[in-house]
Amino acid sequence: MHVPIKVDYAVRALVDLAQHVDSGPERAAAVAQRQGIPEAYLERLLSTLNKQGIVSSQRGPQGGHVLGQDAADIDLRSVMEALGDTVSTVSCIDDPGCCFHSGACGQRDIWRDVEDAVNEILARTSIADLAKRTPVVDSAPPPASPQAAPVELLI
Amino acid sequence: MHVPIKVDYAVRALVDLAQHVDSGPERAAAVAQRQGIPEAYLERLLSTLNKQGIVSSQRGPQGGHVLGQDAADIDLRSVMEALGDTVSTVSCIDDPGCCFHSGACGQRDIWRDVEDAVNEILARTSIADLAKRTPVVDSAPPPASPQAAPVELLI
DNA sequence: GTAGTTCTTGACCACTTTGGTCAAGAATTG
DNA sequence: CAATTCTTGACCAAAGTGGTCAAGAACTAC
Repeated sequence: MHVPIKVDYAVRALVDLAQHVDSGPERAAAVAQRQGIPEAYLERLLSTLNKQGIVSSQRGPQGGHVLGQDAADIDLRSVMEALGDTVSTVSCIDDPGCCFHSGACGQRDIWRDVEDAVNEILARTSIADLAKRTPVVDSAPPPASPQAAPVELLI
Repeated sequence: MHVPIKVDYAVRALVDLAQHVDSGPERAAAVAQRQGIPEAYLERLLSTLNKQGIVSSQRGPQGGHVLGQDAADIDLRSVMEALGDTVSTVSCIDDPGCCFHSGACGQRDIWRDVEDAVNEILARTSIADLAKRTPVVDSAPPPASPQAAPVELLI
């Protein structure tokens, strides 16, 4: 039960954009360098977020990405959803027939509780909140020697 | 962010064992049939749980599996842990150096909150709780025609 | 001891997901 | 037109997940 690095990348990129709202569109390459995210991969993520309206992208010189909504209106739950990491789809919860214990399965309630708790926390946390308490980074330091294991969030 | 079916299987098996404490060791085959879990796969899971002390297994005729602890003392968190689905390992949380924002990364707190919330819910739910409110099943019904998609819990 | 039963375990396997790259192409600016 | 920047489809390697199989170890009963 882990949060894919993809989500971490997206959130870090959004926080970066939030911290640079004043300086016009930010190029994916710049964000990637500052946040230490593989450039090509970040481009895909930003493109996905663009299609979901979370960022707004523009091509060409002076192009780049800006937040598509106020940073305070972008919560982590919608970021996860935008990335296809469904936060609220539990087949056993939405489809009472999927499990042969049907309506009487004692476990469903637990998984629903867990889901609700996670959703609640993610929904009340906005990119603005994170941007406020995250120090602005100018450029990513060179990767540490032992190449710290890729940030993998396990829950 | 989803709960692997493995965990669902294990919990269902443990609940099954809890509901049959009075009738001696239960064979893996019987549990598998009642709960609709692939037999060979369940055997592995039970073997793992045995090594972790959550179930106690015995070979030979009249052998089988019984709970290794009181059902009330087995909580879902330890079940997940026993299966290697670490509930509490977040590299970014345990290892402050993994993320180059080091001590000041605004996101860590969120993931830790999420983790804590999940752990709290899982830790307060015991197999006994689930056994109490889960109807005893005598044998799994034949798989429904459209073969309901395998129970996949997405969070 | 032997036969039958039941768990144990290592070796595999198919499939999906995840993280990631690359190149061609479309849009935009100057 | 040329340079820039995002977009997208095609690919790819590695890991994880769910699952099977067979050989073997342990145990009971006769």
